[in-house]
Amino acid sequence: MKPSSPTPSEPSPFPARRHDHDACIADGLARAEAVCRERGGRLTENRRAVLGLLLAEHRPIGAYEIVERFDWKRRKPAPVQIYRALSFLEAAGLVHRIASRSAYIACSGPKEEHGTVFLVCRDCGTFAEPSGAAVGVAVRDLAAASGFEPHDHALEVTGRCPDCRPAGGGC
Amino acid sequence: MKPSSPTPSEPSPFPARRHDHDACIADGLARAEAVCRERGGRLTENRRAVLGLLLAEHRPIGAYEIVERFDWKRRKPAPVQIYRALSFLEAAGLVHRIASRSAYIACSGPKEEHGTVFLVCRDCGTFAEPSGAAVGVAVRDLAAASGFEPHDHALEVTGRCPDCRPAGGGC
DNA sequence: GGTATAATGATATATCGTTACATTTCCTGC
DNA sequence: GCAGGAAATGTAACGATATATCATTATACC
Repeated sequence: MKPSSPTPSEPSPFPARRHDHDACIADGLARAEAVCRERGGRLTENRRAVLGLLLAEHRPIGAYEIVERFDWKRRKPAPVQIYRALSFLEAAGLVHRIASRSAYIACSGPKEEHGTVFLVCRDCGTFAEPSGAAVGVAVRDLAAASGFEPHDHALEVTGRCPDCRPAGGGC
Repeated sequence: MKPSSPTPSEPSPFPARRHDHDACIADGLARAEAVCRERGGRLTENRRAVLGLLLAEHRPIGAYEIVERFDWKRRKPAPVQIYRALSFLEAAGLVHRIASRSAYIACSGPKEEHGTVFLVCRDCGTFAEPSGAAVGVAVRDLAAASGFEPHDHALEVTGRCPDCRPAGGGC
């Protein structure tokens, strides 16, 4: 679906259009297991299911969207169940909340390998977490200049992903 | 807003602990008038009152908090009134929405003089909009590297302001 | 097994934001 | 002044997002 470049070289942090999705879900779950072992939490059935749903997307989805898709024990869970799972997963660094959209997304890699920068395509909703050390440095510098002690930050950039840019054809 | 204690021991910090608050509100309103003249909108009584409330704070406050404080014609406005005013003011660049808190704050200066970076103290809620060109540059570089066309961004940093840092004593 | 802790189940409610449509206010051109 | 149209407001209801509370169940640890 990339008319301009048939070359498979994709340097972008956006998920490849075609990739081994099952493997990518399995990887995410395996990583979650590891994180839980390390941090002491339990990756229960509930949490695993929520994470699985998020891993099956490559874009932020809302908590109530998770509720709708969540066919657990043949019935719909209460929102609070989902929020509890999300809180746990977020605390473990496995899920991010995209405040500008009130939505959630599975973290795309180990915590060390990415910054807290999110690129969200306004057209197709595709999402990327580029590794942005420069932004982190800039934030620290800026904070230091005002005597502020940064604790956490989230940079949410909306725009258009390579596929949705005019030159790249439709989405 | 802050109880100005008789002890002047607090180091003068962040946005500004003591300042001519009335003047700062008046300035904000005057700037709003100017912006409206330029852009064509009208700074109606409703909008002026909302902006005034926001200018009277130096921290983000929620829309429903505005509703509560809003004694307009001796009664409480409907939420939609507040949201309409906020939309207008935000479009005019006079107010920012802090997505991570679902709250709003009056813009601290002319649009040209600051970036889209927000520092929010997790302890006292004090807020700053430092002028951070470096962050903007870093964002553009990062986006360009992945072929992303950035449209808008908001960087929200939580942490502790100079007054609330351990060295600076309590908040 | 017994007990403390973690997690879930269920219900209710708080908080945030929008839709829809009628009415009023204000500007503009006569 | 005053008709006509655009902008803004009034009012009610609703939709979307998130949390509080308390009882119950599962798990880990001794």
